[in-house]
Amino acid sequence: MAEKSWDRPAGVAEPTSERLSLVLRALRTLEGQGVHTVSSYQLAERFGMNPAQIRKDLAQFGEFGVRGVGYHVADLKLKLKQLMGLERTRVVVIAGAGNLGQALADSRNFNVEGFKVGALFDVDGRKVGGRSRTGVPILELSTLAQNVATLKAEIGVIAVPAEAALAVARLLAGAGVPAILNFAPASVPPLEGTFVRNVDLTFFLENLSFQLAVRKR
Amino acid sequence: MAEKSWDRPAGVAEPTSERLSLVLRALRTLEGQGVHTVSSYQLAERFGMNPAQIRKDLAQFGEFGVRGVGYHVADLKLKLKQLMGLERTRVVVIAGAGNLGQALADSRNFNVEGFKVGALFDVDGRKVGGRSRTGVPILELSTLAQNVATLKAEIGVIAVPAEAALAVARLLAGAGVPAILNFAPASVPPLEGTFVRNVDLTFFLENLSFQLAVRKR
DNA sequence: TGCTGTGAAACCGTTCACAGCT
DNA sequence: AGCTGTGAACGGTTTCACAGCA
Repeated sequence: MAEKSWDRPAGVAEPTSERLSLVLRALRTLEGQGVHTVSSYQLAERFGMNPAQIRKDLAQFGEFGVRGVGYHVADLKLKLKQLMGLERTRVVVIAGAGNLGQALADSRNFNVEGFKVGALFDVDGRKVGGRSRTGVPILELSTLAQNVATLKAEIGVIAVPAEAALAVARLLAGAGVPAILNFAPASVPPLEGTFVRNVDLTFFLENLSFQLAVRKR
Repeated sequence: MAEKSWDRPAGVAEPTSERLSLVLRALRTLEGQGVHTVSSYQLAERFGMNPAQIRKDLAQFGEFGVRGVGYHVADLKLKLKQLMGLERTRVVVIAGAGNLGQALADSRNFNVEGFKVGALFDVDGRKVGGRSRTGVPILELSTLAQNVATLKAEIGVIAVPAEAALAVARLLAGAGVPAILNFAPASVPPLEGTFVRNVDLTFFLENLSFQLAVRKR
């Protein structure tokens, strides 16, 4: 998994947020298939989860279902999108235009309903002024604060080497970016007024190795 | 967090594995600084965690500490590496030589003690035969099984589009790869004899959006 | 009847507190 | 005295089981 941030800010429980993302994705598929109604049992089966869990997750935020029937797909989808703040598009900026930064900027994972990658930032003069393959502009890191303001960026992604991660995180926080996704193998603590999520790729590999090692006894 | 696999195979608790990775990383630093001994209190402080938690994590696997003293750095580091299966190098293969696949292959996150990226696989004839920037060969996807065998690959990474993810996972499982890390935005269930870990990048963005939306009320 | 919403029970991971070793 | 290892308490999440509504 991903590494939790040091001091979990109160809000939505992580597992809940994870499941609701999954549910939303399923609802999009179902809507595309012309399905109008779905039960917690059907959703749960899809993910190998418990139906009650899905109902509890949803019930925290209101009564979205109809007893005896289930959930109305279009209705629930809309409610979930509002709930998760996906009813409008948030601008993402990526610090670090190396392989990973550019791959993320161009990735279908990041160019998805609700998000738009506004810019990449780097200190390398040879990259600055250029664009990623899909056309995201690469700007000078020192102009981050002003560009965050003009782009109204709300999410900052850190894709720089570990040594630079903390400084870049401070830069993002200072620029007023409220949410940070850190891919550098260095734990970034939650800075003043920010929600930080550390995603350590090395950790995933180590975890797999651990599972292999432990399962082998 | 990262998405859990559907049916969590018994083994090590996720949070434990996460913390032990962190501890191992700290031990490497400490050893480099010539520190010989460290207590659970010192480790815990470093990560903002509870000392008892670290002791419990370690105690599950043996008695590694010395009462009244703490843990011997070099000793614990060695034990942890053995425990986590990092005492030898595991070969990683990456399916999908797109931006993300190549970025991962060349990333410092993936070229770390205990792991070696053996090959990338793709169906695109223009890529096959080439190499990534750091020299990882790009091979034809149809030759995956034989190459997994010759490379003795133990970890498979999926970096292909969502539609192809499940088929590629089956290919990896069929080739005898026991651990799979899936970066495609599609949940891959644990196939026969494999441990699957889904890491959904879209989910991280949605989670951040969710946190922003919920915190705003 | 069928499925939601929810109190109660079970479960699991975390934290506390202390006995025991050095 | 200092710190580990661990039983017991705690807290939060998951699962169960059922009342209530369509």
